[in-house]
This record gives sequence, structure tokens and C-alpha cells, in this order.
Amino acid sequence: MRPTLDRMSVIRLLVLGAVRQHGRAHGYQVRNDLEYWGAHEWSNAKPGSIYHALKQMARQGLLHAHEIAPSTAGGPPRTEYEITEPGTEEFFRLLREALTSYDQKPDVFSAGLGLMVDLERAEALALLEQRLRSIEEWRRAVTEYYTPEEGPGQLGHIGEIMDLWVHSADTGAAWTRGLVERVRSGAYTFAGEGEPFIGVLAEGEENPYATGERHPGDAR
Amino acid sequence: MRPTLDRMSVIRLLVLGAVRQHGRAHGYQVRNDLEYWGAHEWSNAKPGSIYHALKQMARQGLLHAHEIAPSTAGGPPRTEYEITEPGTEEFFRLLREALTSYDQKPDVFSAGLGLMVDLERAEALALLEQRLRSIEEWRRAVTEYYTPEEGPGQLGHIGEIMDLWVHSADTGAAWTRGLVERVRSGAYTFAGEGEPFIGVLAEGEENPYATGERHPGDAR
DNA sequence: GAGCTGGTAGTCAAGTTTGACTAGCGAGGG
DNA sequence: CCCTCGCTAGTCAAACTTGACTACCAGCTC
Repeated sequence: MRPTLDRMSVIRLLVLGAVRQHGRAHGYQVRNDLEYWGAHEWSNAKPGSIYHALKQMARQGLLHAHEIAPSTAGGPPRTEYEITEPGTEEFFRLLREALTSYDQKPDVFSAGLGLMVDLERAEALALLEQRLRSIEEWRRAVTEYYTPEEGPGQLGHIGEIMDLWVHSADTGAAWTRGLVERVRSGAYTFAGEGEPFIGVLAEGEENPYATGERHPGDAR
Repeated sequence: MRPTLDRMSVIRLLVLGAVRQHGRAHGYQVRNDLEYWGAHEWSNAKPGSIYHALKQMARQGLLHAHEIAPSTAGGPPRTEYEITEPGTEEFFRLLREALTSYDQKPDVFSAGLGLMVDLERAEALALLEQRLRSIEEWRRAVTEYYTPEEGPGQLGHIGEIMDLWVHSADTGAAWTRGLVERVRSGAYTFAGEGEPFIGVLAEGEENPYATGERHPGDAR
């Protein structure tokens, strides 16, 4: 009965990160933070998924659920969540994986970027450099593997797909190198460096980046 | 009761494309083609999803299912599928959308690339140029929207996420321009240009790009 | 002072995706 | 001859995702 060390899930990482930064948060707060981070644009952070992840991780012991009396301002009875010790471990495991692994799904890395300041600067740098090595290794494997002996071009237009992946990997690596430079030169405030960047919305603070669009889940 | 014009689904596009190129195909053949295209690498083309899509689209009338007696070479009774007229329409609708829209999910575009030669060259070029305009529009919307009045940098490290998206959009546009050049100069064989590129495996042909890895669904 | 709008907070059923599992057959080894 | 391995072909339950829906309250309008 190990602590559910399953595969990477962006939602789980984002939700754990949001709850952790608040100390204690209910679903709607998490939902708002993820919108503040723009996560609904680059990941599948929809209300249903968020509430599902909260409940699921509470069942698995990664979060502790506090039932709150249906207090202020009506609505259904809310539940507040707090991150547990196993939850914190899982959070860092997912975060480290998001920053180092190259799986060409950009949402995972974006989530890692949004939460990287929860690590210490030195570790973040090390992970990003590991990421560069992962990209290089991926590139080598793919180009070796998909280059037929009869020379390139044997693949016809299907080869364009591979070319696109490789191009994305290369430009992704270049961008990561730029980020490494910025972080190395002191950009941003990482864990243990004093006043952290405020990455969540305080209770009642208005969201300057809220989209005008309705969420699908909103009542008319 | 419209012909199920729902949202983009990579699996549906890929499966329709594979069945259409075969004329008539059973699930395992489709599964093999998608592996031949490398789709298991850059999309969620797992066996379960493929069989589900086949059944689903047969129910919706996009495919016609022929029950085949459990004939050659044992195994469970197979079903062969043929694309219908509504299925063909849906296929081209999805294909055009995959090539023009920019939703920063690279799997959709990759699928479009793999199937673009099912269109005529002129149309493919027009769609790719439309894609370039979509990217530009997306870029304008995002940079306007997420640039605070207090100047850039107000976002802290969260701004890196946006920078990554914008960078990806720019390099994606550059790559697309290269592709447009290649296609304009006569690369590849498009619909109505004689002998088409063989994009599927014939019955019994071995797959030169099959991975040595097991699929998750394989028996031990 | 009734009704409308908008924000807060969350549920739910339907649909999709996942990875593990089943099952038949042929080839080859011992 | 029997047993295992690998290939063909597909099923299934559990998990996840989705978008529509509920419900409450406050403020405003008419």
C-alpha cells in the first residue's frame, strides 16, 4: 500500500501546488488560482476536474479535508483542504518530474514553471539542466530510430511530422537555455530567499486576469 | 439529428483517415497504421481508444460495420469497417480544422500533417496559410491580454509561462512557413496527382517502424 | 417588492481514456 | 508430443474529463 506513486498528472500537480501555497483552501479558491495562472488556457483545469482531483487526493491521504459548516455567504457546504506530509512529498515528486522530463506535452512543463519557485534556486537550475539533457537524449533516440537506411525522404510526408517534433524539441531546448540564464542571474524569488512572489489570490482579492468569458460551468 | 458535428478529436480524425485509406479495415489494422505513423508517440492512440472510436463512430453512422465470420488465423470474431458518406464529410471537416486551427496542442496538427495529402495541393496550401493567420491572431490576443498596464514583469515568474507559449507560437509559425515553401515547390503527392504515397500497411506487410517496446495492452 | 443579474461554491451523469486482461493459433524447442 | 512464446484481435472495469446543472445570496432595477 504505497502512497499512490502513479504517473504524472497536471491537474494533481496544479491542485497540490495551489493548496500548498494557501495553507488551507477550498475548491473554489483553487479554481480561481488556476485561472489566475492562466491554467485553463494551457491545461485541462476545468471545475469538474479540479473538484474530482481534490476528492480523489483526499481519499488517498495526500490532502486532509475539513468539513466547514455552510457559513458565510450561502451556497452549498464547503470543504477546506490542507496538504499532508505524503501530499507534500507527492507534490515535490511531480514538480521535479514536470521540470526535468520531456514528454512534448507543454502543459506539464508549464505547470512546473508556475510552481518552480517552491524549490530552491539551485535545485531548480539543476532540474532545468537535467531537462536539457532529457531533450537531447530524446532527440538522439528519435532521429536514430526514424531515419531509414534508404536515406531520409523514404518516409514521404510522414517525415514532416518527425521534423516538426524535432524542431519543437530544438526550439524548446533553446528557450530553456534562456530561462536557465535568467534564473542563474538572479531572476525571481525562490524558496528560502525571503518574501516570496504572491502566486495566489488572497481571499476576496479580485483577479486582474480573469477572462471575460463565462466558464462552461457558470449558471446563466 | 445532425451528423454529430462535435469538437475536434484527434483519435476520430486518425481513425477515419486510416479506415478511409484502406477502403475497408478492422481494428487491428487501424491500430497498426497509427503505430506506423508514430501516433502512439504524439497522441493518445491507445488500443482502447481506437476500438472505442470505431464502435462509437459506427453507432453514429460515420462508419459502416461488417461483421466478419471468425475466419483466418483465429482470434476473436473481427469486425471490418468502411467509411460512409457522412463519415467522409466529417473526416474532411476534422482534417481542415486540424490544419488551420492553432490550439497549441501539437497532436492535432501532427494528425493533420499525416493526412494532408488526402486534400488537393491548392487546398492544403490555403489551409496552412490560414493557420499562419490563426497563429498571428492568437499571439496578438494573448500578448494584449496578458500584458499588465504596470509593464511586463508584474507577473513575476508566471510571466515565463506566457513567454513560453508565445515563443512556441512563433517558432511554430516559422516551421509552418517552411512547410508551405516545400509544398509550394512540389514536395509530396497530393490528392488527384497520380500514384499516392502509400501511407498504410498492406495486409501482412511488416512494420519497419514498429517499436520494440511492448504495447501496454499486450499479453505477456 | 418582484424579478433579474452576477458572483460563490459545488454536484452530476454521460462520455472518454487507460492499462490490464482474454483467447486462439502457429512455430519452434526439447 | 507437449509446452512456451509471440502474434493477432479485441474486451473490460476503473479512472478521469467534460459541460450542463443546482442552489444560495446580494445588489440593483423597475
